[in-house]
Amino acid sequence: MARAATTADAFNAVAEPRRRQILDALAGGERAVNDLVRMLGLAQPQVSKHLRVLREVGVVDVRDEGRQRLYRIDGRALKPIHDWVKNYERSWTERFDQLEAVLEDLEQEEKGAGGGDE
Amino acid sequence: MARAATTADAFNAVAEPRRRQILDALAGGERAVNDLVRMLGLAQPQVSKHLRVLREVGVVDVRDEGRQRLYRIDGRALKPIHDWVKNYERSWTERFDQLEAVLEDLEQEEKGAGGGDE
DNA sequence: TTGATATATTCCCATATAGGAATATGATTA
DNA sequence: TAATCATATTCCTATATGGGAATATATCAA
Repeated sequence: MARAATTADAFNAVAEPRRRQILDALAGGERAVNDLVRMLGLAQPQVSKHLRVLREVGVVDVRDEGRQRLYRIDGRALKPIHDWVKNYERSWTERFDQLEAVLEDLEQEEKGAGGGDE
Repeated sequence: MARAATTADAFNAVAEPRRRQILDALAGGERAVNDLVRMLGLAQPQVSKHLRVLREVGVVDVRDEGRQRLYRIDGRALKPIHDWVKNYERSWTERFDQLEAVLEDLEQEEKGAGGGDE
């Protein structure tokens, strides 16, 4: 089996940096495809393809406006990511970092000193 | 160019469901590889391979303990994910959902009524 | 209808998997 | 040293890209 499809879920979809860039660009509000092309300096087909992936996992919505297609974020599909990663939030708080540092120091000592004397 | 390496960053590393399972299993504390094998019902080589990816992006740390290798979470590498997704948090709050619903209704109306009469 | 603008899709290809099986490496004990 | 337990690595393969180029589709203007 190969890697899961990028359209499998939001986790896979936003693992691609360009797609996160697109979402960041859309954070300011609705945008047409060509706006995104200009903002990100990517080729138009690439942008359309990324937008399609984002649409398939429900992270963006589209709306037709004349010959343009306006995309906007529908962040509800991002909630599972937030919910998952939130569980680890305490692991990078300052106090936890200090704990980590202590554990790492202990580990180093363990390695460096085979028993203590000589 | 193909997809980015899973070891490129934490986003790619945790896009794989099994790796999130492993992290979830490690949330309870340090575990040996075989513990994870038993807990998750995966093959040992697969677990070792996933652990390697997680290690390469810095999400887990290892410690040698006799013939076992004890893995534990170092969530600091997950912070970028949290930071990124947190910017979209407001987009799934209840009030925002209501706004989305309104916008979607407007869009539907737009489609349904080509002009009004006839 | 013809031309122009805005997007989407298709084709092709190099690349990076993720899992299964077999095997290698390391540490512990008899 | 041999046997064993715990992990890691290698080899193989099917699969899913993501980008570039070319092209198709849709809408608006003349």
